[in-house]
Amino acid sequence: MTTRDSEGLIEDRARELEDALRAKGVRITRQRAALIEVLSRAEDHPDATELHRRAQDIDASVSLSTVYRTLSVLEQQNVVHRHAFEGAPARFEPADAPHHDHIIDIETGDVLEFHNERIEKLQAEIAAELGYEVVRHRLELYCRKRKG
Amino acid sequence: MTTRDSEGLIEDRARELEDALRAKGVRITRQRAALIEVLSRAEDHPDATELHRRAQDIDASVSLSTVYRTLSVLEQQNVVHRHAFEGAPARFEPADAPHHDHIIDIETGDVLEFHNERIEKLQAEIAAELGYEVVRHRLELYCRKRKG
DNA sequence: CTATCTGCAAACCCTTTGCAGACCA
DNA sequence: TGGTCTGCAAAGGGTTTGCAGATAG
Repeated sequence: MTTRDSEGLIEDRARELEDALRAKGVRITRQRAALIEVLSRAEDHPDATELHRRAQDIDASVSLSTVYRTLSVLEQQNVVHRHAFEGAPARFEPADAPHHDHIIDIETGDVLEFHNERIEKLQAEIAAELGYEVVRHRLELYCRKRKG
Repeated sequence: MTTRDSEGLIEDRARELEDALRAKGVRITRQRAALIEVLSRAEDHPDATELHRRAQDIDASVSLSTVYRTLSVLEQQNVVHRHAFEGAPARFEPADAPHHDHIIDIETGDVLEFHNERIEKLQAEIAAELGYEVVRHRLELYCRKRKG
């Protein structure tokens, strides 16, 4: 796949997202389009300030408040997920990736993703035993790279 | 066991803690003693404001800043654990309980504890596969009570 | 057209900090 | 007594909000 193709795919995804949102009655403003574009491109877990910075490269008028407000809207629409890792501003990622948990490198701040079905099941079982159902969970492994 | 006995045990625990801290060079002031007393009695997961309220019942001079400062000291000394649950001020608990994770009732804010050895092991395995070792982790199940 | 969205600046909330005085060891 | 600890008030940092003007549909 060429770069040109993947650019095209990202833009397609952004357009689809916009249409889906419009269909739900969410207005797509220049600022929101810029943020959606940025989120569609994001392969990491940027915080609001970083998203703001990136969005401004597309449309310099985007303000930080609008980034926050739009992120709230997108979160409600289940388009992005918000992660509040320890002692750091919240970080965001597109919600279209399959469910996963996070490993945070405590030395670099890098974030890796993983998924383990057995852990998911065990969580549900544990909650059920106590008379609860899991609505959402948070599993974060704060790790250090192994020497070797 | 009578109430009088358990009161006695709690006070003993508080005294032991104070002595251990003094041995490590930590000064035990009136305010710190009050907070240690409160923590020794706590069977829940209070936040700083609530700890402040309770400490003031023992010694009205305790300020919120001192509560925060002392909590930091106690956390460094591994005497309390700090938990930053989603969208809420940090909550604290004595560190003498065995390791456990938390279930948070999203309707009431209640916090339950659980421990599952299999999950612990799986976490370590997952991290190891990616070349990491787990320094600490955070597993929180945000739950709703089951109907029935 | 008009309800919704925006930028700006100010407010918010929890937490931390600088300072001058208090107090533990 | 000396170094630490305290209360107070003010600042910090991320996030939210009130407002008057701009704009999507």
